[in-house]
Amino acid sequence: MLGEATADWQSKRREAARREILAAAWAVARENGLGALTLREVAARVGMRAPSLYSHFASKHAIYDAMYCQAWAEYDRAAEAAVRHLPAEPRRVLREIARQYFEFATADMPRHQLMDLRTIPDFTPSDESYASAVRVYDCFRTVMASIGITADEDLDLFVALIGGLADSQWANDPGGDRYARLLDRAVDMYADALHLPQEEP
Amino acid sequence: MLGEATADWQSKRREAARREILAAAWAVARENGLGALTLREVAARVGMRAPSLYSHFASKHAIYDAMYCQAWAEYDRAAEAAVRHLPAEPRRVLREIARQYFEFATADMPRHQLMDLRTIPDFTPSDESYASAVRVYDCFRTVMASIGITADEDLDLFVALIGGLADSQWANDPGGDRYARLLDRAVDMYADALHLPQEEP
DNA sequence: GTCTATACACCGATAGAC
DNA sequence: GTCTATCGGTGTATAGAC
Repeated sequence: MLGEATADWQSKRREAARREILAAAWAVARENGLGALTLREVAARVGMRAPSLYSHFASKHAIYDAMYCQAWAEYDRAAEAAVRHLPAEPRRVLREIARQYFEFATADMPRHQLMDLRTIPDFTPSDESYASAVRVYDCFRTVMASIGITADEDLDLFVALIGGLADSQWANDPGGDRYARLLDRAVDMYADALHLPQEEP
Repeated sequence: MLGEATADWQSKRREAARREILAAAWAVARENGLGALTLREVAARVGMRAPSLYSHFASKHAIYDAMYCQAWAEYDRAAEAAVRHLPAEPRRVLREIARQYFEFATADMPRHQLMDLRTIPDFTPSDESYASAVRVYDCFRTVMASIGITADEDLDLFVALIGGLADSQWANDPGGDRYARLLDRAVDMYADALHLPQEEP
């Protein structure tokens, strides 16, 4: 029916507008910092006035929330792709996960702030957006289980270890590789503590 | 001379006013969050109007800077005290440093945000305030050297490991002990990797 | 539904009177 | 030093044009 086709076209327009606004928001965040994002600036980049954004997002926090969701979905896609080409040896698996997480976290400062730090005052991801972060964690847990690591404490320790390296990289040597160079050592240290078998030569 | 005595009294008054303002700022930060600190709120708590704060601090960032300096000085005092009662065994020394840092970092959320995270947009500590953070790090390096750990990479790894646990505690289990319970395990893992001698029984 | 214009309450910061 | 008054900025709510 014509009515349905029109509704579909309109919903596509809406979706496109939302995407355009989010893209502008990411651009502003990368140029001026995540916290310096203003609705007027975002609106100007998509040829709108600030109040017009409210027909697409309920508030500024809703924009942050959509960005949060988008970022984790992006990581989910990258992680899922990596899972399909996992190496056989446990230590190589750990190295691959660590490298992937570290590279993703250190590639984009505002994205990392939004995903992993709590840097926006009063911002908490909605349950729906948080779910996309949980999905990634479930994927991580599955991979870890495949090499025999299932205890919550062991998973927590690994995440804290690699996350600590990523945070330190941003805090103490942004753009450098001072902590990136410690990644493999950290993984081996962790693998030794869990008595994972040594790699085949 | 009378002039000198008056000048001294006035400078003491100024110092007291600054301390009072900073105390109010910490109180506001703890109640409403570090990022939600406003000059009007701080001023109201010390019986002033917002513009009057500018005769004591050059800007809002200057207040953050003084708070940053104060926080690191506070940690410096605690660390210096701990250094004078260090245990003999290397692994116990590591545990003591880790415990002290972790407890300090997880005891006060806005303080931790200010000291260790970069959560205030555009805030960078002044050289003078950063120096009090460096002083703490030098103390840390001295203690680590006393148990034979001197390589920069080893120090970086330790800081990232314990810092990662503290950040995870705030991010994933604020007020709980999910990561605090991993502290000793993490230290042992690190000590094993550096081939520190096992503890005497 | 989508966008604009306008308005409001708040912010940090400044100028000038006292 | 501390005040009042004010400036340009912010996020956000709403009325109304199309």
